[in-house]
Amino acid sequence: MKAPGIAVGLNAVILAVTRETPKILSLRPSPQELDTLPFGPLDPEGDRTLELTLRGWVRERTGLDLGYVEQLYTFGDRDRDPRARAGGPRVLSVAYLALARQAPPSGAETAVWRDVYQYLPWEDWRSGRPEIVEEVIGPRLKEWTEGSETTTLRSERGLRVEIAFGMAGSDWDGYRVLERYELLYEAGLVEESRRDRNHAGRTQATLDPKTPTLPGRPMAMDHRRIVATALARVRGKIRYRPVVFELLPSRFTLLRLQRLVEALAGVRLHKQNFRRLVERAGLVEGTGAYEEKTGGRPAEFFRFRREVLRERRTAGVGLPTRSVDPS
Amino acid sequence: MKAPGIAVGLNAVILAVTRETPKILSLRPSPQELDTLPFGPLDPEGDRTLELTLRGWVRERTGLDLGYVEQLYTFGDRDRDPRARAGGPRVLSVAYLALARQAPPSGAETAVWRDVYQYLPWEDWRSGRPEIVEEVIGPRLKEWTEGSETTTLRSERGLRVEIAFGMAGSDWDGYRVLERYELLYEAGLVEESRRDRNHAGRTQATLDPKTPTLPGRPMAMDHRRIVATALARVRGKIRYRPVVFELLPSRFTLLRLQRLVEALAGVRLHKQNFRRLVERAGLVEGTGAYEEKTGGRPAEFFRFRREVLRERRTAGVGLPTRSVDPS
DNA sequence: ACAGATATGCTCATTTTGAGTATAAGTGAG
DNA sequence: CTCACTTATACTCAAAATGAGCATATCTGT
Repeated sequence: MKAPGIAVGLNAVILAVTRETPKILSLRPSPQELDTLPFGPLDPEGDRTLELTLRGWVRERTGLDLGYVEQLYTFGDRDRDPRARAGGPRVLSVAYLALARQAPPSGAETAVWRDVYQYLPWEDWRSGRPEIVEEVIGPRLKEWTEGSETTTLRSERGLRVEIAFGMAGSDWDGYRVLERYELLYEAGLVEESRRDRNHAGRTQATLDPKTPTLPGRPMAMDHRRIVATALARVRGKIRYRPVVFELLPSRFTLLRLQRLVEALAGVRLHKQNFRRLVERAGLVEGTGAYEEKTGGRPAEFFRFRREVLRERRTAGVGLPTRSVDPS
Repeated sequence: MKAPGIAVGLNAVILAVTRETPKILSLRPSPQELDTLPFGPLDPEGDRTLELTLRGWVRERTGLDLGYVEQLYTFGDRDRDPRARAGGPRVLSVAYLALARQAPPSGAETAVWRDVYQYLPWEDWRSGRPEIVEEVIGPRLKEWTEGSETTTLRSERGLRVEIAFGMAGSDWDGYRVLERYELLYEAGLVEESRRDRNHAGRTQATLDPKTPTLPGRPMAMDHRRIVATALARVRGKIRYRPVVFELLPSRFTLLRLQRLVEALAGVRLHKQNFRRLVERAGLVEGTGAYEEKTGGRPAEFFRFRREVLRERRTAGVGLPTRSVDPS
């Protein structure tokens, strides 16, 4: 029997934000199939570096010229792909995060820009704690915790739930996106985990197949996990590196900048303090120009101050501890 | 001609800290050869997950039971390995960071624990700005910058040097470990870059082969780059997650904790403020026990307060902006 | 008992946050 | 043209966090 070998694929989470909505580029080969992330194989002989390869086929297939690109994570579990042929090669995916300045018409007709929060609805706290957390996730995770076989397991699960979702007194931490997804997956609350369990003869006794899964659009393979990883990374990164500006045009109003940060962080911010923060940190500088037609006082256009990189060691929008101001 | 295929290897940067020195486990097959990181192949059929595989062979070969493990980065450039056979498979390395509580006698006789700063001497600022930065790196990078072919390139290089090494007024940022290494590599100041350039017919006109490279022990392939990545990750992570405690025994004095953080961050801290920070953050709690024989007043033993995870969203030792107190 | 070494406690000025209030400068309806 | 409404921007103020020291406690060794 011949060794099936290894294949390496590259996945991209391409993120763009239009006004208030963070979007990623998804492929949907046909209405019957699940969304997937853009994916391309690595040619071991031809392609010189992983990143260049990724940029190349994204340009080819979607017409997008990626700006900022960073490696996210490499997913290599043997049973990642429930549909993989038994004798086929093992597939490793190296996932990348890319930031795009706008979301153009999406090249291929199977490619669509989709709101990230369609996939992870429980991550958007901009209008306060989402109902789904209170009403569905909370109780279901409680069931799951209490259905533990041992007391050790039970208290371990309890702690994880509490930390990840800020259940008891503990507060909600925006960066724990992946922890939350993995918890929901383990508890069998997302479609992917049902699907994976029905494969390879694995069954799960504690799981009641009749309880519906959570709202939130599923994806093929482990792609939703990859999206969660990407969101976690972005949320973490904006605090200490000025990556947000990769998602904005060169001139923007402070409100637009704020809405962008809010869209990514999934949280509302206090306007006056945000302005103060961003100005005092030297992240932006005013151009003399003003935006017309705001429906109120005109807003000044600002630009990113590149010099800030030289001056401050940590140049991000340092999100406040508490979220605020539902204005 | 048959396709050479892809092989995947796993690399581990295993970090332990003995009192004041951060150490990693290196392999040195023979005195003539360069140090390498512990490395093991992935069996595409047998191994279920990458992380378990890594833990497995580390246990096998070094007897170490790894505690905390996290994926670092995947290195996949085609020409990573200058010694690779022309027709051989393309090798991807998935690098992991592991934290070990102590540094036991190092199992195999080819395995040695080595001070991280032997590899990256310019990263240790605990006794102030290292001479090597002032006297060697500074001038050499200046030469390199000024030797640029175009003005654009020149100012680009200038900016990068300034930011990475805190050259002009800008201050030194502990987390930019990788940026610094890559800069030195590009400028031809580390042995690895000389070696790589002499391969595959690549030559580099601007490089004077007579200028000696910097002090700092070289490694095989791109392993030193991996070490730099690991150090950068640890330095970043200790700020917001309580990973330091993975490197300590269950009971420790505050000074020991401080020395550990200093060893990793490469910077001295103000003792009283460090204590205040760590106590007020609820990271530790006193056991009633005291350390004897300190040569002064006995120090209380503390333990990590696990509950902190539940309470605070960001539970790290939040390094101060300025370093201080050469006590 | 005293010098020397650590550990630990406390103070104080400064800076950074969180949360508001106040004012400026547009728009559209009547 | 004035008024209600909107959005932008400026300031204020208390609370918390941070950077730097000084002071005191408790050991060891002479």
